[in-house]
Amino acid sequence: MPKNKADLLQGTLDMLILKSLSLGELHGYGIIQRIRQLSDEMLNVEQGSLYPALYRIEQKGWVSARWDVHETGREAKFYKLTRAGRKQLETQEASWDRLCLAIAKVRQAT
Amino acid sequence: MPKNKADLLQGTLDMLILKSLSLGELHGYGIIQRIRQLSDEMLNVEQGSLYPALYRIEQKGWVSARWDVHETGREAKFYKLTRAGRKQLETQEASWDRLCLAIAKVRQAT
DNA sequence: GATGCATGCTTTGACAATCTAGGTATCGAC
DNA sequence: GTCGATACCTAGATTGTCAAAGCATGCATC
Repeated sequence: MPKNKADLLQGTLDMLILKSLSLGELHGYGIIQRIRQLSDEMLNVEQGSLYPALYRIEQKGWVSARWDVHETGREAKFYKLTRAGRKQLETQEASWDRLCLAIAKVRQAT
Repeated sequence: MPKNKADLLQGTLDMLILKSLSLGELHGYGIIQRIRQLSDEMLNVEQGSLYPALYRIEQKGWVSARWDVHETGREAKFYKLTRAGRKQLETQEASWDRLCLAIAKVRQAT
């Protein structure tokens, strides 16, 4: 069974979570779906990766969480980007760009 | 002291090493310098990261090593890309491209 | 009303890669 | 003879991710 879904690189998950929350409040399970959908099924975040990451991110104050009931009548924990989280997203995007650039430079060497 | 040198993402180091060896045989210390130089000082590989990585890569048969003396009269261990290593480099570059693409897709969402 | 599936959250343990920090040794310059 | 650059190696800690469980709910289907 060929796996074509790429494993995440360490450090990219936070950015992806923050980014998907920047589009609006969302609960954990929804974050996974949103990332999968936005990436055209290329990125698949495991639950066992997501929830610890969310906890970590919440501790750092980048997101705030609250329990709520959504339209389907089910309870879920909704996460929302904080001001600090938005700033952090920018930082992480910038350093991702820097890394991509640096790697591109190495790769283009002949 | 602000650090502007990015930490590597896990999984990228192998590619960088293989790439720098694809330009010609080189010893460990030289690999670090070559990566730093090619990336315009943006990437700084620690020795404590490089040597274990080289060992790992050699075990996998992607590089071959031999001790030799270079022009300065000093001994060093020279690494050379094998055929399998060249193939592996292609694979890793392809999956890096895929990841970049996937992340770009997520990021461009509004 | 039982069964199964998608949804939803959590925890555990293993694993892999990197970093920090230390060590050894040689060489040339001062 | 001391110092910095070169050159290699290792140990330990940390970190992030994953695989694999478990638990619960709602809904459809039989």
